[in-house]
Amino acid sequence: MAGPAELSPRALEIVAVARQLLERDGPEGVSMRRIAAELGIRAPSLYEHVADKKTLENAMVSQAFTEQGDATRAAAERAAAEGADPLDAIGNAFRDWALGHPHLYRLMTERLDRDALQPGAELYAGSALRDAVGGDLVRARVLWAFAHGMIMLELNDRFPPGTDPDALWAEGIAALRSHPPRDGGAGAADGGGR
Amino acid sequence: MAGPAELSPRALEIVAVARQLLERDGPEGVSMRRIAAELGIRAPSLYEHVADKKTLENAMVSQAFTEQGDATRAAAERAAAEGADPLDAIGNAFRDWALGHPHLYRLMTERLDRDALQPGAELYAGSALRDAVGGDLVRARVLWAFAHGMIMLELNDRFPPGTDPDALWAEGIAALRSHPPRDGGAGAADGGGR
DNA sequence: GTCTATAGTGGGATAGAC
DNA sequence: GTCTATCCCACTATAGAC
Repeated sequence: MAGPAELSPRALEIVAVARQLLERDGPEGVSMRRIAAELGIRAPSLYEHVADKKTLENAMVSQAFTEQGDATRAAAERAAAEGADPLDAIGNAFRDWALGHPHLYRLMTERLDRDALQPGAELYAGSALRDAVGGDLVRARVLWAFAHGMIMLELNDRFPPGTDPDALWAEGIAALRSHPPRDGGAGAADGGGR
Repeated sequence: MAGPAELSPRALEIVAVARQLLERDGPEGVSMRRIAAELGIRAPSLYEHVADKKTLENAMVSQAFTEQGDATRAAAERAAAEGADPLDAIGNAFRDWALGHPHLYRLMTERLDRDALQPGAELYAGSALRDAVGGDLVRARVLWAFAHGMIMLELNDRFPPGTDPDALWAEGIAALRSHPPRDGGAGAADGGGR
């Protein structure tokens, strides 16, 4: 429970500006003063529309999960329509979204306040992947971990020069999707989400 | 080039205190004032021994890489002596070290200033893994990505309640270590490191 | 709905005395 | 090697006027 409060139209403008600043200048670049400046007003005026800075972050993260879900689900449908492989399409869409929104991806990964999210957003983000593996949550999560690790190493520039991340990605996905002894069906011990 | 300047014994004490604060209170808990307080002195006195705060961070990260290298190499030797599997031992040692030093692991992963590191530290950290896969850099990096992803998801509490990370870890490592068509030998396109 | 003024907190770092 | 005093910065957030 404890979902987020509804946001007014003006508040949504503020969130949009915060996102622009985040993606342009990184997390240090997002301050109430700067957001206000970008809107042509002063920082205190923001508090008429938004309770505090945390509210802004939570709104950005909720949007991010929703967009991830949209991107991956659309990719899966496209693949299905073309007779292509859905899992590859989902993986590529996930990676492309992440690499296209580096700071937002980091934010949603590191500063997650579950109770303040738009309810269901996190679940929705992973739904395409779970469907593609037929509800095998172990396989879904192992793939997720690999994808997340690859993306973080890429975003943080950890691979040595000359590395070909595309090749690593293809190799890892291929290995993890086909590894044998999975008993199918909705996996063993696990509860909810992603 | 551009290695770090040598650190005096007193400077090393300062780094040690910074590490304690980092692990105890997280990155926000590390300020020059607090480090000094912990040492019973005032913040300005620190600058007699250390150029600035960045120097401290770089020293912590260099230590972290070295300790990771030590831990994984020791695990590999132990495994070899016992006839156990070196790759599993290296993986477990890597994961244990990371989960045992959460904030330091995040720091070394996210704020890496290569030129300011102790030369060779990053390379050393990955040496046990590279040896264990016989120099197959593709396999080494795919395993690394999976391990890193798992660890970050664990540290950031991203798995849903009821998830068994140990099982996911075992599954992923097993799949990635044995995936077929690898041509052995020192891998294709890649240059240096890790 | 926006303003000015301001409180309150924290930070990194330097100058100069001892 | 450590001190005091201080500068300068930046931030979140509130009070009260318009």
